[in-house]
Amino acid sequence: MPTVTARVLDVLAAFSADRPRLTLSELAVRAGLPLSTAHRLVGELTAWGALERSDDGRYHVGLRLWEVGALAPRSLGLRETAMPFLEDLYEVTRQNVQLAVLDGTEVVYVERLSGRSSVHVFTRVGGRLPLHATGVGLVLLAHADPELRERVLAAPLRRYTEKTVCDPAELRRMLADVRTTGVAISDGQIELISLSVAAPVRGPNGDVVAALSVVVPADGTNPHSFVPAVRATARGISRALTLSEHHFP
Amino acid sequence: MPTVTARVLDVLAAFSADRPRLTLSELAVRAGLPLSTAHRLVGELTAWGALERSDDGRYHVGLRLWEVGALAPRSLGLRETAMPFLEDLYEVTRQNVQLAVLDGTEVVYVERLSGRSSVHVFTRVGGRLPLHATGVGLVLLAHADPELRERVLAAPLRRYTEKTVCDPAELRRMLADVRTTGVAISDGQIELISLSVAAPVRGPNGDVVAALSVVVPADGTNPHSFVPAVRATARGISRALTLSEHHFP
DNA sequence: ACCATGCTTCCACTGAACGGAAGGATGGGC
DNA sequence: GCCCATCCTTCCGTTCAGTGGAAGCATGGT
Repeated sequence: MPTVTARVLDVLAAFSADRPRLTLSELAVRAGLPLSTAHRLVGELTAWGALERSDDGRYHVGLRLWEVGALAPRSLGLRETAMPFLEDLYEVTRQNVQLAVLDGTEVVYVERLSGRSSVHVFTRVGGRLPLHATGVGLVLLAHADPELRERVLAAPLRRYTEKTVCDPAELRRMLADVRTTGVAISDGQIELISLSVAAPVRGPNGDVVAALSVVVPADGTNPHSFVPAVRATARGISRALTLSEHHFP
Repeated sequence: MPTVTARVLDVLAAFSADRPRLTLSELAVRAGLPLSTAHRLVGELTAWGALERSDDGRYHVGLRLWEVGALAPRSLGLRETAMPFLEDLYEVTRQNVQLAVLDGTEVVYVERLSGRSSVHVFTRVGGRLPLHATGVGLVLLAHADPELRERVLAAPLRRYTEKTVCDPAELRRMLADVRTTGVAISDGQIELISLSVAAPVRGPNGDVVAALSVVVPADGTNPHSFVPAVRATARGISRALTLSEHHFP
């Protein structure tokens, strides 16, 4: 049942972080469409500004589409309220500061502040990572719907480094810890060179709607020294969200 | 000639910054579609994740669409490279720091850092403003294709405050100034309470690909004192862009 | 000169999209 | 409780927009 809408969206979904610029033929293959059909769709999308074509003939996602995407409440509303707090946290730590939300069974990074002296991390605004291997993921998983939690723990968990925790029982213990302490510390579970300290951000009704983290180099820095600042920032954002008129789904 | 693609995009375009959450009927009206058609399209978009539906039945832009939008090179590539420099600039000034690009005859804001002590401005990431009334706009206009410049100056220019410069001749003079000094200072032209200091960001081939600005309160602060920092930041980003492997259209 | 690769245009067929209309669901006024 | 208003959902026969194979064009490598 190939509806036109689905095809249009498949074309958009053909772009990815590692291949953000595609030729028409690549696009057609990735979207699973005949060349002539892809040609027409892409033409319409380009005319509207959803895609743009550069001099070399490759297509990439256009600014108009980015603009529409920027209206997503979980991005726009959250960012706007959180930014001053993230800024403060960055100024105190001078490390990568990240804000992420839960979507499906993954973490989606919504904002990241990084300075020249921060560790280079491979997360990216708009990027996804699994829940079990990141600080923000552990926080979101710890406060998620139990049904989702079980589903995630039941599935096979990808190992990124020798330190990645893939054992459901141990993860369960860690999640309980996160709930009692209010912070998660993920040490080298995604990249050995970095560790992250994360805390939950709550919406007006008390649900956890996001998580923030500071990523610090794993060079002997004591992660616990960051806990108070991270926790305070998360509380600050939660309070600001409660006062703001923005709503979250 | 209502192609399906156009309809899908019209549905997406129905959302705006002041109305980011719409009911089905509102959407149908705004997109100019019969209710039943809107119903089907919105259903397909929601199934894919381009739209999301909240408990109150309203629709809003979904995270999946935001993710795809985040792949736009002018957003992603630019942001990634510029962030550390913007961060530095924020730390020095503690004011709103903005990064914007040119699209059509308008400025589009790509990133904004704001702290608790910054002036509250009404620009917004993903938002648009005209070229003649903002600092970044003047910079982008000054270095734009002459054909575009003439077109903008020929069109009627909206007045936002008593200080907005709407006279083509005077604007032309200001733009020449911007080209020689390398910075633009827009004083109260969009809001009386704030002024901005802007400078051009250049891509690998020397073209101006973006502009950055610092927005400061118009309370007697001397804008000229910000010029060196803004200029240095813009230069830093330009240099970093030249070294990076990202390309810009 | 030839072929390979990738893009663009054309056009006859067809089945997916269309939208009017009817049927639910909810809620609020009286 | 009843009615009416508003908004959402489903249905289905008609039709016309979307489809995609094929042929033509542009480039550039050998």
